[in-house]
Amino acid sequence: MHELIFKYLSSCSTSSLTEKDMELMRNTFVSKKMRKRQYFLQEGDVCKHFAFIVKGAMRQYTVDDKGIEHFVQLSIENYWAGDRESFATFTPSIYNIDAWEDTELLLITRTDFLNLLDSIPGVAEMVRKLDEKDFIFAQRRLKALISLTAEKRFAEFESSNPEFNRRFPQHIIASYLGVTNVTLSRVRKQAMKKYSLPVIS
Amino acid sequence: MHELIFKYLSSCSTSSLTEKDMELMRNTFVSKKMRKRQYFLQEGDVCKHFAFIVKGAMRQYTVDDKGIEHFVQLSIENYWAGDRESFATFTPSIYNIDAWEDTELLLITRTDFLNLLDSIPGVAEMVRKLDEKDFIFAQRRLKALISLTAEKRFAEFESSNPEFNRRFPQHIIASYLGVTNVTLSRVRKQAMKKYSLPVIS
DNA sequence: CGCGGGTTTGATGATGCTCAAGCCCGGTGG
DNA sequence: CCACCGGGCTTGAGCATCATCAAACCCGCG
Repeated sequence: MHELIFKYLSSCSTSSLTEKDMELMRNTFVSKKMRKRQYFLQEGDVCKHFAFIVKGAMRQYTVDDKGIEHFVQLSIENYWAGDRESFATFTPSIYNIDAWEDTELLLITRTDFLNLLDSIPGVAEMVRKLDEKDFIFAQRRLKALISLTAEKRFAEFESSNPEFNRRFPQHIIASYLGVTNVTLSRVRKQAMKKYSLPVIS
Repeated sequence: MHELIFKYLSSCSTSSLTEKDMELMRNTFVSKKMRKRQYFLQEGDVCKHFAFIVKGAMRQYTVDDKGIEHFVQLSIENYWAGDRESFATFTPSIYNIDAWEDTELLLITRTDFLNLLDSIPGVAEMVRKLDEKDFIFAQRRLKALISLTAEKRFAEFESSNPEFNRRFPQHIIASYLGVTNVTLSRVRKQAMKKYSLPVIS
């Protein structure tokens, strides 16, 4: 169960984990299974745990006054799920997070997370790199949202996130890209016509 | 010159700086003055330095095929400027960064930055917290872009970033919010009418 | 005074949204 | 086996929002 997170850690840090480190991590990360559609976090609750995804897929979203869901974050195995804002500040979350597939998680609390940062150098390094990557990713997405049309945003998404594109249905991708499912449908049709390359299903 | 960054550091870290730390920082952060409109980074160049803003204001943007500027990041004193993607990966930047006011910076190179992270605990802590804050901020902005209308985005921006709103002209704010200056002008007019509260200038 | 940068306003058009209907397909139960 | 159902995708018609283009205005500054 914990093997994948060890592998993940060693893949993104230079210093390797000692047996003691692994023991510590086995004791702090609690495993949890979630069924498809099961809530991990609901709007108004404080995000007490952050989750490493061992297997499956999760979605993070808000619901607006019209009841429409807007997906701010999608994640699959070897990524993380949780609301960082609520997790860091202990304030009620404005997001919902649920499983989109049957999912296996490894949970950690805020205090355990902070302890781990101090006690395992590899973890600190991983977190720093992860934060860097996440910020760069968010910045790219922001740039796309303020400067590109729906069509170009989708093209970019498709080419740089093929896995997400495969794992999540179109209406979720659409929302993630800031358009409706109807618009994305038309956009894809246009794109297909233009390059006469049917999208691989 | 370096005093402000010491103050900044101590404001966001628990461990305090030793005299030796400060000496080290004085030697690694190089100060630089920039005139309004002077480039700090141009598209295609690698971002060799990250900059702490002691005084002034900077803007980071892309220029699309039609020659329109899209502002992805605005920053003022006590914030940072630089393209993290290029800085971290040594790849050519897709952004331009320039000074919007006469500005004083403290520059640091990537290797010096990584060294500092290892040698001063307060710096590591600051970076971690900064990354957390930046990510949360980016996430909020993403959420606003995919789920709110131009009017609501502006209202949110105005209330949570009054300083930016004061320091940057409207057409820059507009671009930052993902709309044209023309649209923002109309949106503000509507908002004024609605609340019969003239925006403080 | 005239210039440049920024903002406002109007007219027009494109892009993307809403609503509604129909289709496709996999799963369930008679 | 087939009928039905639900979720997801597509398509069309009409509409709202926002972009574009162009003109005018405002104001600080040389």
